[in-house]
Amino acid sequence: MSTATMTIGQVAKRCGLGVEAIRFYEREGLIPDPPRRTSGYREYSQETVARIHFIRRAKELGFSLKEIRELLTLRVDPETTCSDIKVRAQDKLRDIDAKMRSLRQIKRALQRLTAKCEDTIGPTGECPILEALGTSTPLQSASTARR
Amino acid sequence: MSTATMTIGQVAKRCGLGVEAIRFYEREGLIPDPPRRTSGYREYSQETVARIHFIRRAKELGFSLKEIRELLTLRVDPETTCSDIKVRAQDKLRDIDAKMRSLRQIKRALQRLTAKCEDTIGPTGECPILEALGTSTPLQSASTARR
DNA sequence: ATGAACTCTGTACCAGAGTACGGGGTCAAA
DNA sequence: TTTGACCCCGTACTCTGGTACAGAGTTCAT
Repeated sequence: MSTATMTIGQVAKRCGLGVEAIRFYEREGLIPDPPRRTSGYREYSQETVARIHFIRRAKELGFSLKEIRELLTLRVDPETTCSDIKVRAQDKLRDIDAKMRSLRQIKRALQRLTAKCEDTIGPTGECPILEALGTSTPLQSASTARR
Repeated sequence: MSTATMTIGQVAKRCGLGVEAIRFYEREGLIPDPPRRTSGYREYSQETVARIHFIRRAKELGFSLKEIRELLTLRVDPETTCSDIKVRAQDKLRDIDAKMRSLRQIKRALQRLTAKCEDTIGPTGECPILEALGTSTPLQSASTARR
């Protein structure tokens, strides 16, 4: 692939977003103001495309734009020391582990559901999704806690 | 623990939600209208509490209420056959696997970041989060695809 | 050299998912 | 038996994350 720049529409298609969403992220400071052609058209570098891709993925995982901004600026501020960063990154890691656990739980429930479907015909009985999700782990980390 | 019922406030605290959110889920049909005391107070069974818990978790994972409703009603409609359910559940499983992959990627990036912090002092250089997230996997499943 | 397809700015609007009242009953512990 | 915390309902408001124009300029494939 080329290392060339892309127009906003190309980036949008590539990243599975609308053009306006990308401009929106720019306004919100999630991506840098890109350089412009003389016509005013935005030109996106591969790096920025990667950043946008990242944003979409993280969004799908339930991170808010605010959280995503935090993830993306973990290194940017030259004020913050390395150990600051480390603490924050470890916070995020805990969040992510909690999400993984939840996903694994839901996944197991769904698998049990499909397994049940193997050997019964017609509507299923009790819901194995709920069965698999009693009260269980509190799940409240440093960067999730509020109120 | 008791198998007794709980008031809405207790449920809210237990599940880490606001009282209004729970009433909102009721209006939206994500949870059944609970039985009431003569005073009108709602009484929640353990089963419903589990359901509410599930909703909160799934939300944290980036599922919309609409998707959560789909997850929760995978078995409910006596019209749908078992193989229907199976297909839908497998769709969801694919979504979940995609999410897990993305999470793992972000996690690896964060780990690399903290590792980098071990051996450098002061602000870090290039962002390992972005490094770890080039263009990579498309991630677009049956129940995610739109437009 | 022209027209379809794209991009620009700006403003307005939208849906999803709650939050926040206000005005009133209810519960339970002191 | 009262008082502080809790619950009821309804309506209105908020915040997030975009979408949808409108009117105008650009690109480039034919």
